Amino acid sequence: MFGNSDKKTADKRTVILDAALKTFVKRGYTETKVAEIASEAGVAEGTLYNYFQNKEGLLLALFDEKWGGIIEGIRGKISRLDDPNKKLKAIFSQVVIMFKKNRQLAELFMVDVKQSSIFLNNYTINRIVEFLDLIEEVLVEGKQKGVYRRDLDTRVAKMIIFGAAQGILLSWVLSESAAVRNKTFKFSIYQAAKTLKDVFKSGLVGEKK
Amino acid sequence: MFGNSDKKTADKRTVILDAALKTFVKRGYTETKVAEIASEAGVAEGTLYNYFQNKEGLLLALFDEKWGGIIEGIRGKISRLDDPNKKLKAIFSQVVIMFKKNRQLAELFMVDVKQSSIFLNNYTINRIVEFLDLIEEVLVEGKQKGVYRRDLDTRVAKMIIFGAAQGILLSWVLSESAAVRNKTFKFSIYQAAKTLKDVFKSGLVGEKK
Amino acid sequence: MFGNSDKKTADKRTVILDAALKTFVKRGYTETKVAEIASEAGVAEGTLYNYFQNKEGLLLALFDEKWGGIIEGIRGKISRLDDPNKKLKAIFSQVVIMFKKNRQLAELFMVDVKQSSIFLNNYTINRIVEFLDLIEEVLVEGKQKGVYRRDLDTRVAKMIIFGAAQGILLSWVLSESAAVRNKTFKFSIYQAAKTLKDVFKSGLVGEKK
Amino acid sequence: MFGNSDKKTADKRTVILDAALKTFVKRGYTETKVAEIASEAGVAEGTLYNYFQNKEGLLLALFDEKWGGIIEGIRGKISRLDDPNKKLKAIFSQVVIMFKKNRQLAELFMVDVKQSSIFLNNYTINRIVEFLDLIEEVLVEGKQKGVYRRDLDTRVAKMIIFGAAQGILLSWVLSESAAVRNKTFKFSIYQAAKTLKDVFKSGLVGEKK
DNA sequence: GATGAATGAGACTTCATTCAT
DNA sequence: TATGAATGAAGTCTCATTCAT
Repeated sequence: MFGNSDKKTADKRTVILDAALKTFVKRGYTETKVAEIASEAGVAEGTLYNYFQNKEGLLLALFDEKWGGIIEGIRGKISRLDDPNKKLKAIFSQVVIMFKKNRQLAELFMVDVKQSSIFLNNYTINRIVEFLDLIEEVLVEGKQKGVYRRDLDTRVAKMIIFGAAQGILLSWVLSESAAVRNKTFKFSIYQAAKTLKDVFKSGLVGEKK
Repeated sequence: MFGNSDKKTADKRTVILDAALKTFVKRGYTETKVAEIASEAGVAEGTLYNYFQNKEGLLLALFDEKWGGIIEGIRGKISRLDDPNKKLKAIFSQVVIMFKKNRQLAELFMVDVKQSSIFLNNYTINRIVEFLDLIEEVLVEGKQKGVYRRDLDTRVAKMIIFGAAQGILLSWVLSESAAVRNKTFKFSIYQAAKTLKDVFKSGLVGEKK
Repeated sequence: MFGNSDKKTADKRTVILDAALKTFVKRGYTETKVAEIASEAGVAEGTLYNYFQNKEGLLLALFDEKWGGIIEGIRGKISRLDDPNKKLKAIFSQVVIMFKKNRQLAELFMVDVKQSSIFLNNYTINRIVEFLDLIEEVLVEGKQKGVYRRDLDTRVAKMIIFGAAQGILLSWVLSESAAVRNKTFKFSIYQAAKTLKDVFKSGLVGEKK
Repeated sequence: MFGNSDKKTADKRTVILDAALKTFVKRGYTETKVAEIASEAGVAEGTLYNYFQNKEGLLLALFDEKWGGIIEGIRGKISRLDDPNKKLKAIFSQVVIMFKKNRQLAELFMVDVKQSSIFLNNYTINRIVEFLDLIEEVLVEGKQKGVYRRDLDTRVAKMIIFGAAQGILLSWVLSESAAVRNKTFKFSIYQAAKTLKDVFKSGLVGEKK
């Protein structure tokens, strides 16, 4: 009704960013042509450059804003919890919920971590490290509270947990990929999450309750 | 003298393939220029096309021959073992040994496996599935032998194990990346493997031994 | 109040023209972006097009109005003089005074006059020819009055004088260019003008006075 | 017959450079499209980049090689002369001969001195300074030998001479420009050179012979 | 008149692949 | 077989100009 103009401007940026996400996921970063993003967003190519520095800027913004948003969300959720196990569960629930809501984001997450020098030196890595730190904080807290075993190497464990989560996501992504449907199975992300929890809970605790 | 010619031809193919591996790993597939591979191999650009159909053919060959070789090796090793836990351990030992020996292969595995759907839908995927099947076979066997819990969802578990292993490898790769050295730690792949084993052993067994 | 609006409109045109001069001089015509001129003038890009047809129109106006004004001023000055030598001196004095007052105009004159055939074939050329004609008129008059030698080719001489003056100006411009300060010298435009006069006076007269 | 291959390669570089000179002169640097140069040279666009870094590299090479060659030629010529007046004459004769032979070079010489930051900070300026130094050397020598007046400011005089020569060249270039043919005159570069000599000889000497 | 977001044609450059030698 | 100069399609990005508000 009012402030419409502000809204519209904000919208266009979002529209472009979403178009970028969609095409990056569909074709991969390198194979995505700027023209395709523009067309997907319904704007002229030049318009992209009014909102982002260049093609790389689009990818960086995606990682920073989308992924950053998830981490913020998780931090909010787990700050209200006490039990490290529940925190860990909350972390993964949040990720799953988020990815359920925006499947493309899940795929972007799978898209290479190293690809080009862009990543290792800049954004992604920092976000990943941020996420890893989040996990490690919980693990350390769990050790202090005696919930996790004393000799747990949290620096390694966080990578295992992170990787396992990635494995689940990869499963999920692949399970719907036409190319592999024959070789794999109908995948329930919720069922998978339960298995993940079971494996780690017992494993991390290390003691029969 | 003439048999020599055959030998030389075979050699040149290997030289080119190794050069491709080296540069793919250093820059990533897309960023690697054919000219760079040729220069690294010490041959002319045109020569590559006598041995491989095109740039993509080089990647295909790498996955097929190098990665395929590792899987064959693993199959050989575990066929002589009975205990599923030992088999699982052997699988990872083999991977670690292989990657220790050929660090670049480890990176290629980390980098390009997740690179993009281009890869996922074509060659790589087949090798990954092959590897995943290997793990699942062991898990299924373990369930049958009563070593692993009855309700273990092997299709999910294999992804968790695979992902966790990837997490470890990523850790290792990153630990030597200058960009993140400050934020991470000196990483021992052997120490990490032990933690991996501990976590999964207790976790997979699910009962206190 | 309403007359004010006219005034303001007139002002804005001047503001834009001055901004154009400033940026054309700073970066050269081609390197100057319309956005830069607008920003320098403190108006929106679109506003420029209310006062000038396009970017080229700005340059045209600059030459016509600024440079044209100088020539008018010179004509006024020399019409009151009799001695061709004094007229010649007056011409250069006027140019030097003008350029002292508006250094940027001097640079625009130096830079864009020789820029490219685009300019040579269009607007600039007319103003240059006008200036050259002014010089030639004086030379012809000087021949008629017996002040300059009979066999002086005024059509060539005017170019020599014009060029020499340009050389002086170039010197002056360069002398303050950081890039060449090491290789050149502290330049006095007044001292230079004296040398110019000496050289030409004796040279043009051709007789020892 | 032999060394043919070397010759051809050298030829292609020259062909491209000449095509660049031709089109730069015809349209000016900025207006010249790489495609046009390639077409003029009869090669593919990509071929240019096998011989030169980029479009700017073409211009730089032109200035460096063509203009540098002229200066070398002049140095060779005047080193064999004693009389400063003859040296000065030789300098201009060389320039005129060179430009007669390659008219486009003359035009390139006229093309802006400042145009883009390329020039002021890099090549052209250095070549110009080199040329100016050549003139000053002669003037200084002339003063020492008593040929030129004691109080001659050689630093200013060289600019006057340089500028005057440029004026002559501009005349020449313009005289054949269709746009101004009506307003100017049929121009003889040789006649012009004589006038230049007359003017400067008497002027520089300052004494009646 | 003023604004400035949107436009889109077109420029430069890269690089996998070819092919004459 | 080996070579590497030549190719040219295709991609990213710029920026003068327009036009709805």
